[in-house]
Amino acid sequence: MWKKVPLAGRKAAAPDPARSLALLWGSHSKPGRSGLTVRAIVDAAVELADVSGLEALSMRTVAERLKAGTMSLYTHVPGKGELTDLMFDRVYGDLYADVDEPARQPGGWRGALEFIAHRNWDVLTAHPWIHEVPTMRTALGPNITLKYEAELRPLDGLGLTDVEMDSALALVLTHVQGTARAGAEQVRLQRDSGLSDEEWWRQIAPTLATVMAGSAQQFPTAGRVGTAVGEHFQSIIDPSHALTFGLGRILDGIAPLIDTA
Amino acid sequence: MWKKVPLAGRKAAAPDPARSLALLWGSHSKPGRSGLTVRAIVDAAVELADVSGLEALSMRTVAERLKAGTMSLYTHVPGKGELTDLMFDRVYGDLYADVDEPARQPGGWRGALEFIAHRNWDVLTAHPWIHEVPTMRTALGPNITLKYEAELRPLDGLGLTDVEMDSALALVLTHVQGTARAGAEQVRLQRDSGLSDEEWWRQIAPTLATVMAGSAQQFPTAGRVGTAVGEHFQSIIDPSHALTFGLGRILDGIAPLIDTA
DNA sequence: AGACTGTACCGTACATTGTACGGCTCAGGT
DNA sequence: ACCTGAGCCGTACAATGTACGGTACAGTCT
Repeated sequence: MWKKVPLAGRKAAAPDPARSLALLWGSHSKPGRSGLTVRAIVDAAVELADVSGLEALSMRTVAERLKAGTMSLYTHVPGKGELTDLMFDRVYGDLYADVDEPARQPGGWRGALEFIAHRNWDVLTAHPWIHEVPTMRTALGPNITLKYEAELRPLDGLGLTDVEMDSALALVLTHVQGTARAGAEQVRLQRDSGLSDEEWWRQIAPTLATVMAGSAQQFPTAGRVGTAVGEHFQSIIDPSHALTFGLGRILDGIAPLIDTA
Repeated sequence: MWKKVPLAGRKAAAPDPARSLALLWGSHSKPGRSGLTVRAIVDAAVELADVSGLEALSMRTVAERLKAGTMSLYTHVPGKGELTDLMFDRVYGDLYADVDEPARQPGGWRGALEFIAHRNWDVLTAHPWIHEVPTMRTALGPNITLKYEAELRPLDGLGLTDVEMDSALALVLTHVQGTARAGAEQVRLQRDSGLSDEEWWRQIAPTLATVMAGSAQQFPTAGRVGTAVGEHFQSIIDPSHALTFGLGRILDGIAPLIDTA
């Protein structure tokens, strides 16, 4: 029972989860009479989003790239929301060569989780728009399901409970996603402003000094640490350092659950 | 040197970081001739965003709530982007009673980090729209700076390097933010669809069975673990469990850096 | 062969967004 | 009394997702 409000315009389409699921698991390659397929639409959308982000992705630009009318897309895809769901499942299709690739990695569970983390990191940095799609709705697409299976296998049979397996994996993935997101934001800001991190800093330094005048001694620790970080990484954050540092700590924290079990 | 393209319409405003900084650190309470203040605008926007999210927040609705003309807001605030920056800094103003509250917590650095994590969690769940604002631009607002100071202090003097202090804190905060985000998404989906997690599951179960028919035995581990998780939490994810589980592992992983230093 | 039917395709229309632009209206200084 | 600058805001515009209704073609049935 959806809202009956006449809302036209820029609104998330009616969800209809059943239709979404069928679409997600469908074949995607049956062409209509002008050659249009779900597959082609999704691919075009991914390409566009890779260069301009989800915000800038519009049904009109997708249609244009396919030399089709805008409204033709709606024959194959219910709306933009479902399209992004499809894009999401799509890009995770190439994550692993096969479902046992993570489990095959050297270094046992630890090596496997490191492999998983880095592969996820790669996808996330190749397709930064992923951060903007609401992930839970697609949790049941075919590729996502396969991904879940592939990532759980190396944790199986180590003495962890099923719930612990899921929690440990989620912890690693959340970490990767969070740091990748910060990195993507940094890149986007640099691109949008046209300023490198250093240039940006140099540009605002005088203003900052003026504005913080007098209150600077309120922040002794922040000042010292911030300066140290900035000098060490030439930036306020270094995503790839954050990834490895955090991953190391997390795996160290997971180890006792396994070794003592 | 910004793009000269005539772009009107829905575009992020010209950034001008200096102006943003001055605004962030300004007084916010000097009224214009109709009583409008930056403070009032930001407060109204926060209230609206709390109930409907950032997406649904529009300059028109903010103005309406203040009984002002839409364009009047632009006298006080350069654009929507800067407004969200102000909102962001604003809600972090009430995080801690004072700059030493985290350091005062019992349980040493561990207790302090747990306190920090939970306070951040509280803010994030009270204002879920925070997840949608690009955070790095505001990293230098007064309240954010104070927050950084307050959160670093309990880590000072433990033998960590400055960079390690920052990395450890960032790890904890990234974790909190990631899990809070997942929780917020869950809540939003439930509200938008009007379906509880259980109802939603019951609704799609038959479709899922149909669609996965035959390929189900491809996912033995995922099936088993997913079912276990679902039965344990009555949901596909349990954000507050994810928070405490992850925080525990992370702090366990950080401990050796401190104890052996 | 010819008629019918369903589906792919798409042109137009509309509500909604952020904000550029230019005019109006006052408070305060001269 | 007049000027000036700043606060205020009405209108206009480009861009968005998509509802709606029409057109044209591929198959199927007589």
